[in-house]
Amino acid sequence: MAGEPYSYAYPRPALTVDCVVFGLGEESLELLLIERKLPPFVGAWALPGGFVHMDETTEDAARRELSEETGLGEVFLEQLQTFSALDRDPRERVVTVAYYALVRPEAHEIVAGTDAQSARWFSIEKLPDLAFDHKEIVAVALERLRTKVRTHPIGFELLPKKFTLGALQRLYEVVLARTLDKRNFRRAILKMEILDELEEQETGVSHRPSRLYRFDARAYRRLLKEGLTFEV
Amino acid sequence: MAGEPYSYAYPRPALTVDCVVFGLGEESLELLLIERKLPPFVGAWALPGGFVHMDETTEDAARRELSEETGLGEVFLEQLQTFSALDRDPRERVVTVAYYALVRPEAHEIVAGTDAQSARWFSIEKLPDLAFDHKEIVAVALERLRTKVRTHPIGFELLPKKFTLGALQRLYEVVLARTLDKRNFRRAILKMEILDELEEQETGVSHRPSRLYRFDARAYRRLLKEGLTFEV
DNA sequence: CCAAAAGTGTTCACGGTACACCCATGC
DNA sequence: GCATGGGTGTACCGTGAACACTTTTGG
Repeated sequence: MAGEPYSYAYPRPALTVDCVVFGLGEESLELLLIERKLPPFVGAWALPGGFVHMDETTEDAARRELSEETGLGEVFLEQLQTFSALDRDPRERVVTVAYYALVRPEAHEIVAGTDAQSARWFSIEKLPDLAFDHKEIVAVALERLRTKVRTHPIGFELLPKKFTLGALQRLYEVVLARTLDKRNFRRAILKMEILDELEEQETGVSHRPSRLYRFDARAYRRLLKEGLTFEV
Repeated sequence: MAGEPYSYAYPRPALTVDCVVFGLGEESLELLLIERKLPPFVGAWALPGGFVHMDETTEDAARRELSEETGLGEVFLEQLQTFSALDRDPRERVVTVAYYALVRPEAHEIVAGTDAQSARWFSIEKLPDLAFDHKEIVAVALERLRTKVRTHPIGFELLPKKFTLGALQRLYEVVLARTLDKRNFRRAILKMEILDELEEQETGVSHRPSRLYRFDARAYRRLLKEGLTFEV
């Protein structure tokens, strides 16, 4: 008991958070993983995560762990689901609240933190074996992303603030894993009137430069109240 | 410390589950609440729930608490969300995993259990003040039910096994809080071919008796694979 | 015979889908 | 001048929405 000063009348599971961090690669959706430095599963790839402190919500904990282990700051973060299988951690009973995050390319500068030997992006199609039940958590997160991205304007969180319609379309094609018709896609997106059409173009591309757009969250919220349903 | 034999190196939040139990009343959606017998909030209405044991998942805990506090057995149960605000329980740090359940009228015989003075149904429109942050949990559950019921065939869980199309339509009207066109509704539902048309009719009604139907889960799963999307 | 819900088809407008060519830039 | 993605309009079909009357039972 010495050195274990926190006592309770009944046993308590440990409570952790884990983050499924999605980014957008050249040709595929990517996932941010860390290489574990501490037992169990030393050296294995895993989701960034860790214990929930007493003075923070689970969302606070998720953001803190993300920052500590990968250097990521402000990102889109949403609660996914809680996983509580009895044997999901070999040491003891651990319940984890999983979150998923969407990261803009600008924030791709990843820094491995204290609890991680390294941190890097993996294509969603070529993931290594994962520690704990993290493979299952990733599967749930991916399904959630695919359904959510079709009906809520969260895909923009994976793009730079200014983007081309081509980039937006590729985003949806990558996430939904199917091709979309260019003309129909552009018409549908523009009809919603939730994009700011900027007076800027791409530069440095070896083809006709594309106009840049920006997601107009204010317009989206206004249209939401009028019954707009975002649908891709 | 005596009598508090479970010690850990770091403090741990207590972990509970809470259940938002929906039923279908005559004219409205109903919610099952219990009257608390134990502090805090003695005498207040609250969601059924309680502490998660070390040898059960959170879903197990939710089913156990539902059975212990209200007498409910086999019901549709799905994880909703985890709530972890620091002050959500006045005693100490408690994180709760919320579930929502859909209950058939046949199972409406409610029995108040050991931790509850009483248990009864309330119309969703006339809820009493609720203990803890349960009002917020109910709001999230209601929103989830409304979105989920439109795209997944879970509404049947609120009806008897055999039901009329009129009852099914009233269910959707009550849950979605809007009226639906009878002909369009019937056509849309029947076109999916996920209902067994029985050779039975209602009896004892003072109007033309309606044919009875039964949800065909097998047909639904088959059609799911072929790309059917359930939509009301 | 009256009240109450069951049951049944058609029309119209709109939205989704399919589809092909020219344009601007870098190399 | 060639390769690359940007940008644009139309025709068709299927689906969602609106809408009214007859039928069957109990009281």
